[in-house]
Amino acid sequence: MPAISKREQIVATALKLFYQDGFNATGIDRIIKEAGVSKKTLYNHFKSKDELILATLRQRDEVFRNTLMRETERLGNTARERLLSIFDAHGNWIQEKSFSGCMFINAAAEFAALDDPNHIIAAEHKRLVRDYIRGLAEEAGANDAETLSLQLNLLLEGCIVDAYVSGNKDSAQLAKSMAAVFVEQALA
Amino acid sequence: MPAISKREQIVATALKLFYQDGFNATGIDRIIKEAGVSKKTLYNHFKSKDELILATLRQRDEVFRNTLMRETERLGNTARERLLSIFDAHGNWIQEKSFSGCMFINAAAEFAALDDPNHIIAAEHKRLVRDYIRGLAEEAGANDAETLSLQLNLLLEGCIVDAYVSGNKDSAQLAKSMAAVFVEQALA
DNA sequence: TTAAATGTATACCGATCTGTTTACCTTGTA
DNA sequence: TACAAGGTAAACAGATCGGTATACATTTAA
Repeated sequence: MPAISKREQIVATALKLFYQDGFNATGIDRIIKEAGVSKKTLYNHFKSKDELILATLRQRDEVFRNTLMRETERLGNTARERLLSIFDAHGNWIQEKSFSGCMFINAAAEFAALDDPNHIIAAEHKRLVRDYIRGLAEEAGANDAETLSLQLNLLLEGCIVDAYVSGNKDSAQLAKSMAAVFVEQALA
Repeated sequence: MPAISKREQIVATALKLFYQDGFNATGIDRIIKEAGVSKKTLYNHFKSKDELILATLRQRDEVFRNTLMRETERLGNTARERLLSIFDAHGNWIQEKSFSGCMFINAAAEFAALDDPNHIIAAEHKRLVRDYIRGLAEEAGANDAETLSLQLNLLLEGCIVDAYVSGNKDSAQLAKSMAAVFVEQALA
């Protein structure tokens, strides 16, 4: 058994290409070429391109949220601090050379129908991120954790889009300073 | 001379289809069929699909910003009120049945490279919207119009994405309540 | 050792893509 | 009336799309 399975190779390559070039713009032939894998192997693991897209989105969700939580907890020591360090984690992400916006916002843009499976996965990802924020808000003792999580979530979305579309790499800083107002308000 | 030129027919149809289904997912054949126009006519007016996309984005920018400014000014009587009524205008837009997110965010997602002409147009559109906000902020006498415009702009982006990806149709209300904090702070 | 599973490489399929060409028709105007 | 501009309809070109089939090689485990 190899250290990295063929399936993982395929998903990793597809993830990179879908993220940087888009889903429709990335063909199967390109994926197998860069993954160093035959077409038959790909279709042995995934019965269609759409299933491969779903698999990459599921993996992205898992890895992204794990990284986000780890970084947020590394950069803040208390729940209250973490409600703000989540913006620092985003700031670091935005600064990365490979940053190409939020893969789930991008997926929602390409798979516009609300009932498209890929759009649904995107919405679920957003919900899970907000659940994490709400958990932090509750832990910090916010008087309205639900509202605070909605507010901070909206600021996160805004800073990601601003960074991606307009290339504003300081948007996370701005969002953090705005978030501080609502955190203080909720924890007064 | 017909009331609506062929060129306008094509752009209007392309706009609708690109917006609701995406750019790569919408083929030329579909556009000419729905526009009721021959392929030769389309390529007589636009030398490539990419030029058609650029033309539709330019038109969308113009129409969107005109509508936004008109609505914002209808819903607010003073510059200060308009810094908030711009969120009401967005709220009404989000409620529309045809709402499919921000066409420029969608374009940036499909044309990921920062130097892609379509991505550049998207960034310019965002800059022009923020210029409008900054103008209102200056008119209202904000002590730091630049910062206030960045803040309100970030809230707008956030509420659009939240409405589109997660289907949260109340996000403009939330964003408006958050914006009020910063407007008050800047106009104290 | 041998057989099954899993891989590669590549040809191929039908559909669809952007874009061109050809032939014909309609319409406004000189 | 005649001509030029701009339109339609449809065949066509060449590339690429997602996906399948074939033939052969390699690995794995009974």
